[in-house]
Amino acid sequence: MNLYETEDMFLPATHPFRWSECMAYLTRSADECLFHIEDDKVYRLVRVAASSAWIEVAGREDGVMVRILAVSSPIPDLETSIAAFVREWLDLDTNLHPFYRQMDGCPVMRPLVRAYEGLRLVGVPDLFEALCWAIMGQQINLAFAYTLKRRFVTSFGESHAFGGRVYSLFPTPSRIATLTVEDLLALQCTRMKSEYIIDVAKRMTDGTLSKSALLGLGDFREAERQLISIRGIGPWTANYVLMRCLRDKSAFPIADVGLQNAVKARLELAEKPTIEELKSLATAWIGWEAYATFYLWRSLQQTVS
DNA sequence: GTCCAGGAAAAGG
DNA sequence: CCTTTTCATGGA
Repeated sequence: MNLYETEDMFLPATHPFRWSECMAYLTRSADECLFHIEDDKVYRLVRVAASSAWIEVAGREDGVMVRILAVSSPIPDLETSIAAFVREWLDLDTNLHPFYRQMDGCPVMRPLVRAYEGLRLVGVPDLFEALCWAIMGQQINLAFAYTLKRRFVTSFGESHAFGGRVYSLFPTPSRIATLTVEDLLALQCTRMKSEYIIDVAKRMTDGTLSKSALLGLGDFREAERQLISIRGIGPWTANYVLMRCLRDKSAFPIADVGLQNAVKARLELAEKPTIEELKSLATAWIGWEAYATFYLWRSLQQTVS
């Protein structure tokens, strides 16, 4: 491990950008194990090629400041790779103005885009992580999902101490592909989820499934079809992954209970909206369903500030 | 003890 | 092909 001496990198975001809103999402679980927050800055370990880098991300008025704290082994173009990772993770490059203009015509979304102006759709750039997180989260409450993820990461992911903290990387597909169902049952994953996760790991290890191939299709609906063809990945999981990893702005996990509860609260309904009601409502969101969903999730949190 | 949770597969009609 | 049931476990 080598300490890294360099100037901070400023990564500008398109206007409007609000760090406090991104932080509201990043701090939503105290059980998060892949990064930690201290003094309003985010710290995490990032895999870059065969190496990994410890980074610090701090908010600015119009973007973020990234500092590389250390690197496990020297690698070329480290700054470029880290900058690309952070830009993608925090979605710094999306122009939100068309989204906000369009939501102005939707009574449900209009108050939200005003309240959370500058909030970015925080992503999960690693496809394996996005798939595992979505599969683990199927039909269980979010608190337990975070518990499962933490057990998974601490059991099978790399961890490195740095500056008095433990930093973890999400497990690799090749590591998980060697596991048995019983290994994951021990974490309290269900048998079916354990099978799904190991199968996904095998597909990613043998190259049958990859982020670059899905993106290379150039058609998110075809990517959705291919994802759904995999056992354990239904419409919700496919759209969740399209939304948070592949950056499909039209991805729409319509079966999401959080989404449904958010709409119920916004419209003060007695019951959760039906799928048909949601489809009708979402005609106002066409092209921006993923961002609309993310803002609705945000509305389920208590507004800090 | 009950109900529900950021669903999906399998069975049933 | 569409609808209903089963699976499964912690959290509130």
